Amino acid sequence: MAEGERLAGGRTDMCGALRAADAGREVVLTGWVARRRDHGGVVFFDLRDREGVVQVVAHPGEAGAYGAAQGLRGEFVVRVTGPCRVRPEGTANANLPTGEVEVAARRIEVISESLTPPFPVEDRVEADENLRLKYRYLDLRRPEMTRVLRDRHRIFAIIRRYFDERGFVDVETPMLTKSTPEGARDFLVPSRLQRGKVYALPQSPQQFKQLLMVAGLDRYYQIVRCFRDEDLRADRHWEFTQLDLEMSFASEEDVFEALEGMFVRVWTEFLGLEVPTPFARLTYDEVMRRYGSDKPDVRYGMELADLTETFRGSGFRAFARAVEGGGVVKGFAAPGAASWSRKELDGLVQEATSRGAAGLVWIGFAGTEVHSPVARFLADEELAAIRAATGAGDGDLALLVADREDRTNVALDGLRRLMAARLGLVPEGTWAFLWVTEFPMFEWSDDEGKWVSTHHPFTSPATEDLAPETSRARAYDLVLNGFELGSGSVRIHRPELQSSVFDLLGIARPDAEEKFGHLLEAFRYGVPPHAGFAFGLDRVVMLLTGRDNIRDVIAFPKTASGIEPLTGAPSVPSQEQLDLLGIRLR
RNA sequence: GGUCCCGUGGAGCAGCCUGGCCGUGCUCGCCACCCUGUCAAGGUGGAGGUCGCGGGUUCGAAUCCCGUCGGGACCGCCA
Repeated sequence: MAEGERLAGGRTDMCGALRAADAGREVVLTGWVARRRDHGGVVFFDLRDREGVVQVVAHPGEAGAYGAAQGLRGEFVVRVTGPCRVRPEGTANANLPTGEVEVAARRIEVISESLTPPFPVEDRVEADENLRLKYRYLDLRRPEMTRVLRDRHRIFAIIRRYFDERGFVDVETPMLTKSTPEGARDFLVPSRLQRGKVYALPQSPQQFKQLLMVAGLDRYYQIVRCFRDEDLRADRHWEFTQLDLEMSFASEEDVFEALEGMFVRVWTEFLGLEVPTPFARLTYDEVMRRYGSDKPDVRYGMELADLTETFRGSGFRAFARAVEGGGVVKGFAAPGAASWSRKELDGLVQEATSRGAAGLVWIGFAGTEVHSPVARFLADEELAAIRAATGAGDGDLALLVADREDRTNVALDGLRRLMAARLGLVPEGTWAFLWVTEFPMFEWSDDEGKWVSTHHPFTSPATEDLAPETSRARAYDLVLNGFELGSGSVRIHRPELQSSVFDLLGIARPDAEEKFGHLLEAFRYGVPPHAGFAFGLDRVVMLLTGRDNIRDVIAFPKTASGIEPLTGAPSVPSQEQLDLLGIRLR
């Protein structure tokens, strides 16, 4: 038997699982040395495995174990043999789940040694993220990171059980698939056998799941990796894991019911919390009006007020001009912020302009006093209207933006989130699920100079008359605490309607044939009406585990610039690889 | 493509605004020794840094300026 095998075997318990009930048993433990406390005469160390830590004590009476314990260093992998016993009176550690017991080492074998780690393998020290990613295996050894990965697994398991019980069939779809013109940038994979052609990694299995409906699978789900080559963010990653589902002979209501049931199950089993159903629903128009965002955080107030009419023809020219130019004036009141310093207020202006707004007007109300750089331009009735519309009371700060509607909303949404966080208005432990419905069918793309799908081109319109400016889609988003979890829609299942939508999107018939012909053709062979949804599981895990960064819930993530510090990916390809693919770099 | 923040022994920070007394300080780790009930053990001593890199200003730069690299947050982008 090889030495490694001999040493690896024989474990009787997990370190973190030992309890008072195990006292008196002879145990064999394996794990990593977390901390060593050498008292000269007696040596303690904490032995860590994925379940937690337990204290090992080495007494001089056990000469072999004692000697070995003195030579141990952090992150050594060891096997410890000895009795588990209740700790002496007064030495229990209430801070540890295993704190009532310890293992009196009779034998300590070093299985492998460790260099001094580049950062402490402990929860309380958060090392530089680049360093953590380079030594991700050490970072993941930290208990809180191990816990995140195991929580992620538990959440996925609950979801799989749920959909299995509900008759959904898990079907895998291709990773090497076809690039489509709509949507995000594709990751491309050059083909060796089909030289000069490329596959695309899926942005979502959208068309395949619709084809599975045509195939008669009826209810499909998949936990699937998807790829989008767009800039990364704290809550966005190139490769992410999506819960994808599709249901035949189903409408919005069936999808809502299935998903609400799933979230109730996850929240109940993972958090032990009741989530009331049905979830709140607001239309797209309403959330944009009240929150300036299609993913509003509805856990707190500070709703936006529309003051456009107040400032039409106003003596305050900056606002009047914005209204004349077709823009809007909107704002909200931040409670208790009237006393903020000039520096803090200037910071808010900076926040607004960095989000593209022309500017930000702040007005502090303190008794009869009005503090604002533009106070002298504002008529009394305008100030009164601002107070009435925003609900700004004594000590509150009104924040107003006048600009094109989209920029105004973006700026105010950002400020609203910022103020809520700074003013401590975000309630902890509250879960505000919200369906946002009746999205516009199309939106104008300045870049492309044409109408594009708000959701995706397979989304069914609410009515058959397709007017790009006014058509609504049978599309819906699910929002949780201001994060977009995912979106879905009732799909078009009639080829003629699908063709009309392609026409409106400016996708020429031959293009549509080339890009989506397979789907249109499939729809000629008996297609059931169907609807579906997809949401980002990384984001759900992030929220459920209380992390504020998506990289923390992904085992081996990339940095914001797309580098994976552990392996160093991406790398320069060899000439041989390029030749095989028929690619020349420039 | 844009805006902002960060880069100082192995880790986390302070020092920078207002240049010199600064390779100076704090916490941890590391090494050696002491210590028989600690648990972020304690004590004594020690090692360890071209202040990300390049250029400039200056008598003098961790500190000011320009550039660059790396990391992060955000805007754009993300059907």
